[in-house]
Amino acid sequence: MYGIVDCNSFYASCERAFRPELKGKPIVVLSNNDGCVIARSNETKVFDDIPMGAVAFQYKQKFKAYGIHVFSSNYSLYGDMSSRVMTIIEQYVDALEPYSIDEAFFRLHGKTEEEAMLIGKKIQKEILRQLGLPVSVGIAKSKALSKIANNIVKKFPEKTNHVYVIGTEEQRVKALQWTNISDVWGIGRRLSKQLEVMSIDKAYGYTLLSDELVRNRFSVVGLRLKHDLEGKPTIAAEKEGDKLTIMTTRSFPKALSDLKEIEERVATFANSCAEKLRKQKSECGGAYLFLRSNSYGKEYVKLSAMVHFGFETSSSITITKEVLLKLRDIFKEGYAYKKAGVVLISIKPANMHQTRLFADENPKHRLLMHTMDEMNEKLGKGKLKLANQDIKQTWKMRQEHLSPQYTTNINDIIKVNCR
DNA sequence: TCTGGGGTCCTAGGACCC
DNA sequence: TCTGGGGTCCTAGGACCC
Repeated sequence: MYGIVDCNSFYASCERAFRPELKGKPIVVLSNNDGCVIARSNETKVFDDIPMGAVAFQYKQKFKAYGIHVFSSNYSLYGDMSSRVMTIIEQYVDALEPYSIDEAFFRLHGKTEEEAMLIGKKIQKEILRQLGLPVSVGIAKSKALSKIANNIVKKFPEKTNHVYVIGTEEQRVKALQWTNISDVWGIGRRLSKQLEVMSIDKAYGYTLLSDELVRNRFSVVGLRLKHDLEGKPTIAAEKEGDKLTIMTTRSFPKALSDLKEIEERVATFANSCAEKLRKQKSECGGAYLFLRSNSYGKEYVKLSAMVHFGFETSSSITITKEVLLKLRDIFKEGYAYKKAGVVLISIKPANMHQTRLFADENPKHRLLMHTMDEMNEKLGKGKLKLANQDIKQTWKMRQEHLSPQYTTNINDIIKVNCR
């Protein structure tokens, strides 16, 4: 059987785990730069005029009026809590596949529905007890069905007691008849529109289409989904391992027009990508760079370019240099740029480095990067930088409501007052 | 002043090979 | 009337996910 554990309102729940007085209170968590709402506690969802993606500055009054507690996103906290969740689940299952920061699929071998239900309950209870995080568990014969079981839990938390198993054929059909087509995992906005035109509005209707039609209109992806929903597990576990692309992109708190300033940002993004690349012991053969103006403004420009290095490297120096050369190449004066990003491509394991006859990475860089990474590991992130980065660290994200790093920074550790 | 960030997979079409 | 057949590899773009 397949199962999925999904943390309820994950970011909001992480904040609340360390602020028990916020139990039952509405919470929102904002994106980088305090831009827009990316997580809402159930108490916030009750006010249905605060949608996901609500632009924070436009909703300021409403937050206040409703007594909503606002948090900037605190990724070191969420990341750490996430790995604790994974560690707990791992103890009760045969295989674990982390799917996102707040979700993981798992497998159970040779268990009856009743046994699976008990394991689900155990996982749910332990995560709540050890971490103070509420989760929903869905279990079924395939990944897509376990997602649907999970949706049922989210909709009926009390009735299901946070865990639901789609076991029998009868339960499967009932669940699919209940599920809106747009709520099916893998059916996004485009596809649900197409299906609605075909008057298919429930998941069940989708499974009644012929394989041939599904294959022709929605490709093998759509067909796999259909089989999965039929209870024939077809959607495989995602291959775990190295990332195929690595990116760092940011919006700027204020738009930038000056090339020098943008160069500094892009150099920092390239360097951050290179650090992630070395962390997974890989090399890349090129990079994609983009720069764009405010997409909400009148004059929208997007500049982008691909760089091929001609050899594989993980050196921050080389990657940054190549990306900056390209930036100067494509840069256009006279625009206010709001966002930029660097994406590393052609990623390969470093231990399979292909030497080149005419061009190759300077071998000295490897040792230098290794030393840099080790020092940054010991002394703290960003202690050692390239000179083309912002040495004095003048760039600050807007984070006006940031909570402490309770679990990852000793200075932020929670204080307990004993009377 | 103010609008997030990071991924995967598939397909069509072009360029190339013999 | 009318120009072979069978492939591979790469990339851009589109769909999806959280």
